Amino acid sequence: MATEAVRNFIASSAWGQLLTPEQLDRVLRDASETGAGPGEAICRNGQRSDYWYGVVEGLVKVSNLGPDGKPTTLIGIPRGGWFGEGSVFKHERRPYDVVALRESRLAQVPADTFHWLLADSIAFNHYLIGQLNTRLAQFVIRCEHLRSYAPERHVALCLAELFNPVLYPGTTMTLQLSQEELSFLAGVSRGIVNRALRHLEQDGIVEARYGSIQIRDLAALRASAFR
DNA sequence: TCATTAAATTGTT
DNA sequence: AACAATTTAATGA
Repeated sequence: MATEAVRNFIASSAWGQLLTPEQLDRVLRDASETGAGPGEAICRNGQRSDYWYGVVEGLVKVSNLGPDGKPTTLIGIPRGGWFGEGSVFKHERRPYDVVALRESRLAQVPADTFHWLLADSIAFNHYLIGQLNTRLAQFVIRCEHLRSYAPERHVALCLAELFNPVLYPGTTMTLQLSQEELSFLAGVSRGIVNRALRHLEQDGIVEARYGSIQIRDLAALRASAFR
């Protein structure tokens, strides 16, 4: 049986609320909690995909090592986000590392339970299609953005992505995120992040604090990524 | 409570 | 990548 924190997290999640009481019961029985400190891996490239993960608290990154051995971050997952469904669905090994950026706690739903939900709940299927479709759109937009906009704009896009209500419903207007962490997520240097935040602050869009970022105008933040 | 120090983060080159 | 400046957290008087 999962911890109470994990049970509450799942029961109040977008997909948990779609389940029948019986379905939810089984999920809560099968789920468990895991944690990772800064820099620690939740799972590694090549490992079997035994769980579907949700971020209860903290922040994790999905990254990979390039041919030169340098890590490249693909996405950051804040509190409230679920990830890893792709490789669980396909019964494949993880095609990436997942590493905690800060102290994090995660809910893990076993692959068997995940597949049972797919077979048993139409609502869950709808939820999952929505999640996959939104994730696809995220990467399409990113691909375009990488080719069409300067690195400084990537910072705004990266911040705005964290407020995608489908993928990350739990994101609050105050992000517990240092400039160095943001530089990993956005795939730009820390200097670029610093400059971007400075400009966003001048426009009244964000407020940069020591170790955190306060969003003042989310709509303007989204727009500023494409100017 | 205040002062000191180490560690983390930021600003700049 | 390297360096200095700044902020925070921890420690002990």
